[in-house]
Amino acid sequence: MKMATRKEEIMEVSARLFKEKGYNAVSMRDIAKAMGMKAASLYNHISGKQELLSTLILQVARAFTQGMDAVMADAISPVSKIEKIIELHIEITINHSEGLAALNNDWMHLENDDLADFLGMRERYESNFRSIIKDGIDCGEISPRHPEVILFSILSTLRTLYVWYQKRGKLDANVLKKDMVAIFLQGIVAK
Amino acid sequence: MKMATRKEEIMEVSARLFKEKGYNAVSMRDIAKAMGMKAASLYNHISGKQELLSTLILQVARAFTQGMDAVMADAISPVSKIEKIIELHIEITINHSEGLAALNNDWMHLENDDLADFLGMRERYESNFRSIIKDGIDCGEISPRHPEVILFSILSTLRTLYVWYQKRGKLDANVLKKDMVAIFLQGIVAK
DNA sequence: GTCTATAGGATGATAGAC
DNA sequence: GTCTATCATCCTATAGAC
Repeated sequence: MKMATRKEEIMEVSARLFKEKGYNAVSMRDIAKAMGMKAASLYNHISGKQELLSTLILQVARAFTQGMDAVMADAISPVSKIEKIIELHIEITINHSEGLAALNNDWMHLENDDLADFLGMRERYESNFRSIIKDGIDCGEISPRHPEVILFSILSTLRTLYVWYQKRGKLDANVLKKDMVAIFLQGIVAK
Repeated sequence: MKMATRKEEIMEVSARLFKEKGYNAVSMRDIAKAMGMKAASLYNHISGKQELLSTLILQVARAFTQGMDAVMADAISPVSKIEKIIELHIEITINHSEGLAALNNDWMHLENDDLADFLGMRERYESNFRSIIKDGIDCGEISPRHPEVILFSILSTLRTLYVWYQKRGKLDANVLKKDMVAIFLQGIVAK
């Protein structure tokens, strides 16, 4: 039985609206209306619209950072690490679907320290991923192609998983993971 | 020597601003300032902000539709068609980079017929792509994995190419195409 | 904790002078 | 074709009653 605080309710409602229309197209009145209250009342629970955005985004960004740290600490092969990263993205997509939209589309509307924190975490995440791919190429486990193209291909798919996951939805997470790992590792051409 | 009309200049400037901050975060005053003029003067060249968005998006959407029609009309194998589609996306990314951002991020702010036109074209595009993948699986050319996962993996990478292309930039289009085709067709694992 | 009222400023768009 | 001036509306946020 989930006992959501009023603040958590507001966060969930805003996350859903931000995902549908984007941060700037959603007004405090829109959020209040969806909550069945007046805009002014929102300010009893939150400091302002910015807090909604930064809480949402930084929460997800921290989940990615922690997940990646765990992968990096694991003493497994580069390809196994990539499998773990795919798992991580699927798990976050399932658990933080709404916040992911804000992270992907509205991060540039973060302000000051929040923006800097986000950019730092993203930078570190990509840099870790890149080094895994390079290690894989160096040890002969991964084909010697442009590492940046490999990084981009996998990451852009994983990042937009949330758009598609609930549209097509209801696909078992294990099936999804299995097929996605297969596509990136073995490719789509029948052998 | 390009002889851009004033209207085309406005379109280019807005496209750039929309890409950086999103449609709703860019005001007519922002566009005017970037053009070195006053907001009111913009209305001598365009009917309003919506026209900027719909012109940008529908232009790119039509380029995709025509490209896909050409691929479908071609009597080649499913895998060759996928290669052609990758080429198409790279070409459009290079030539319509700014409009692509609007198409990806701000299509939901289109209104009435423009929104319906866009959704119709997107629907048809995905449906054509899906049938190519299914044909490939049926004739044994493509591995028998969930077609939706294959479609999504390739399409989400191609769709966000524009973000990454100019950030990392300056990668030769032919090298990019070769590596991307290789990754999707053969996968990244060394054989 | 929610409301009404409102401040203070930004927004898209128009009217009319030059 | 560009300007200044302005309208009507929307926005985030606050003050204070209940």
